[in-house]
Amino acid sequence: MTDVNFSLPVDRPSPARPAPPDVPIDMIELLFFAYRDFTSDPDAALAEFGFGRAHHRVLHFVSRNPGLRVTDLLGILSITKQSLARVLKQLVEEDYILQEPGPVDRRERLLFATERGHALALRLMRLQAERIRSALADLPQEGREAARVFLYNMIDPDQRADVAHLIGHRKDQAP
Amino acid sequence: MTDVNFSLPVDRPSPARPAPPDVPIDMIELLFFAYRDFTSDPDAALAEFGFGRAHHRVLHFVSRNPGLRVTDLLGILSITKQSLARVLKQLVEEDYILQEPGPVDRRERLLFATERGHALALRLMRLQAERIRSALADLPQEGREAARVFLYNMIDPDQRADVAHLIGHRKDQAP
DNA sequence: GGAAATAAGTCAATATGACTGACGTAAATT
DNA sequence: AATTTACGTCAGTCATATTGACTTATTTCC
Repeated sequence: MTDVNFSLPVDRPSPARPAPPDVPIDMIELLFFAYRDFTSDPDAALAEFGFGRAHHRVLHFVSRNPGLRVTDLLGILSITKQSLARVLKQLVEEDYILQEPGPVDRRERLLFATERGHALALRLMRLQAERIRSALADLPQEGREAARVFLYNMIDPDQRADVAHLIGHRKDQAP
Repeated sequence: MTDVNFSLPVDRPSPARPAPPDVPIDMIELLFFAYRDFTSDPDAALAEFGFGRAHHRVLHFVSRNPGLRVTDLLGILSITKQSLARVLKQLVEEDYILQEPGPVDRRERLLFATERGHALALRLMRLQAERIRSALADLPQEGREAARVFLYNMIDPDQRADVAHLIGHRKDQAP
């Protein structure tokens, strides 16, 4: 057989399908890749402790908001009580978080990070902070603010006030 | 009983613990909330089809990059072959994706979205596009570019070239 | 004071998305 | 001919999440 290769020129991966011009695909994909790598640093550190991403989120928000209630945490994380239960239990058992009955409403169990808890939370925060710092380094001050406004506006409108309150800004529109 | 309440003023959740001034906690938390809500729209739509977030990611990148190889996809998603297998199999069985042997190297199985596949991918993209559009709406053109640069710089430096190539810009630094 | 609502915990069953390690097959490369 | 590569697959496991039902304590409402 002559076996001459008449197949089309190799151009793999082939060009992306034309997308509707009004769809900001670059931003969709950049958000995916940015978040993928944003979570990779703490994930690696957490593995040492036998913890996962879920533990990180719980520990972070409790550390940042001492006295948080379980219900608040469920709202913040958008997960169910059962999903939280195991993770929280582990963090309490291993002395990263402690629970205290609410001084006013004793049905509540307020959550606090222990010293260990704060220390781990801070370590993880620093990893993420470093990545963010270098990502913002190139940008002028207005650019940094634009990035913050963009992220803030990505949040569901009816959740923005809660988030702003949690983060410490009390504005209706991001700063 | 007199039952007068002498407990401290209710100010729950109590103020956040002071953080080191060099840690951009607002950005860390905003990224979490932004991504949480960014994924919530497609998640809801996918539930109708019995698909999850993993299916979305696979379908999206195949739809955008027809002829993608399995290996490429593993690199993009940062997952293992075994994790991909079940999800990809379902998408092939339900006629959203089809596989073809590579015309040059017949060991390869190139991935293509079917019409159904493109249609679903586009539907999901539009959901995310709408959220992004409104998040960028307030910003001046330089602000939008700043947001893009920020996301791009959040990616691991050694991955940026691949991502830029995939997205369609071939610059070393984000545009 | 009694009923209803709320905060939290718990049990059981299940789904999804990910992992490791080992092995097989076909095709390409050396 | 031997090795490497691309892909698929089997088996087992783990982490994170789900739903639904039920219990307990406590507060609030009438």
